[in-house]
Amino acid sequence: MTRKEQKEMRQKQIIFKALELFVTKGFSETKISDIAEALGISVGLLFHYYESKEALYKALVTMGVEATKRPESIEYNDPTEYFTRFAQGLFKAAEEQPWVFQMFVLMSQARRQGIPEDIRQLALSVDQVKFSAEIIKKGQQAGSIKEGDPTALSFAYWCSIQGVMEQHIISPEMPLPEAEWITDILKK
Amino acid sequence: MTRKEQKEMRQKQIIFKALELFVTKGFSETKISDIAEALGISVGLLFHYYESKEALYKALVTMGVEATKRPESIEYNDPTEYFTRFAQGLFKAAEEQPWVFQMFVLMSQARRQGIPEDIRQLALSVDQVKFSAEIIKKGQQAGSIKEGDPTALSFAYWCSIQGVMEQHIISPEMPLPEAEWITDILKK
DNA sequence: ATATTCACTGAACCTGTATTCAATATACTA
DNA sequence: TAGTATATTGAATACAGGTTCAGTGAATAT
Repeated sequence: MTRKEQKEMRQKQIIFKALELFVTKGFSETKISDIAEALGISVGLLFHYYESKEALYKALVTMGVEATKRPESIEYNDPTEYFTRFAQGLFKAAEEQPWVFQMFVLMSQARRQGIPEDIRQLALSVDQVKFSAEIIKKGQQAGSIKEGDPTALSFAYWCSIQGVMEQHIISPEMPLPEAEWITDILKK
Repeated sequence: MTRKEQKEMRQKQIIFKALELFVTKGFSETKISDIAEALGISVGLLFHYYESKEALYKALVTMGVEATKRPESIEYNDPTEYFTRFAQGLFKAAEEQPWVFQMFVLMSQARRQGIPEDIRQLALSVDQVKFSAEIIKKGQQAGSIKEGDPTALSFAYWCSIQGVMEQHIISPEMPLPEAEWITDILKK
């Protein structure tokens, strides 16, 4: 294995383990030494790759922003289908590639008070509520989505998604909901 | 003002301010001095009332457990009505008595990894999902609630409630959903 | 083959923040 | 009114955990 590959691998190892721990235990509750220990490396090495704990966090949030920039253009006929498809994809990922939804939870965490302002702003730059509100408007015109403030509806939907993912991290043994149930928040 | 009253008042002052800060900024991110400062009292005084930061947290969780023990027996004809009423009450409290839903969020936080085990167990002892699942079963028999694993349905409902409250703390300017929308997760 | 770079370690260092404590002011009690 | 208990303060202390760094050995380059 070339040195470059080695390096990339380590960086990934570190960042994904950090994601896992930040999300399950919280940022402050996760010690740098926890991450190092979980990976079987020294604390010093971690600082060789990331200059600080905060930098590591920022790298994660940046990764999260990037990941949501290229939306995997979901195919749909009716707007309600879009929301169901999206939730389905997410819930499936929850089992196969935990990082997808861990990232979701991280992004939400990063939007709170007490987070360094630059990182917070970064996380805040991703605004799914606004984006979905547009799709909801279409659904209302088409008659498949209930009446009401599109932003409020969108917010309700996203809160539910967020809630499901956070609780799933706390209690992974709980059965995940059907994607359709969440969509029913919006359906007429 | 008698000394006893004085004491009780201070304790309440402290604990409610702590609740507010723990919930908005997070436990570790909240300094004892933040709480003291917000109240205009000295750090030392805070320790006069609560022996440690952890004890303060535990007192809050205990308060949360107590509060949920006496469920304000909600009146309802159909089970779906129960869930709507509940959410309505909660969302209304969000504006009038912030502590009600701050407590909700705190209890959820307290169930995570990284929290001292005894406190965590305390928080875990409140299990709304199980309780609601029973009501959901009745609704399914009555035909007003959709088919599916009652526990999964109950979980979905609670995740949404939880999600709404957490996001409302992050973005208080967002319009709160209608209680009925959330109930639609369950409705047939 | 030698020099250079770089992954890696563990212990020392430093800072922030919880906690302690001696001192003071104020309220109760007799 | 004297004496005791309690509320309150701010500065000193302790320590956890993030960060630095000098040193080692293996990979890479020349």
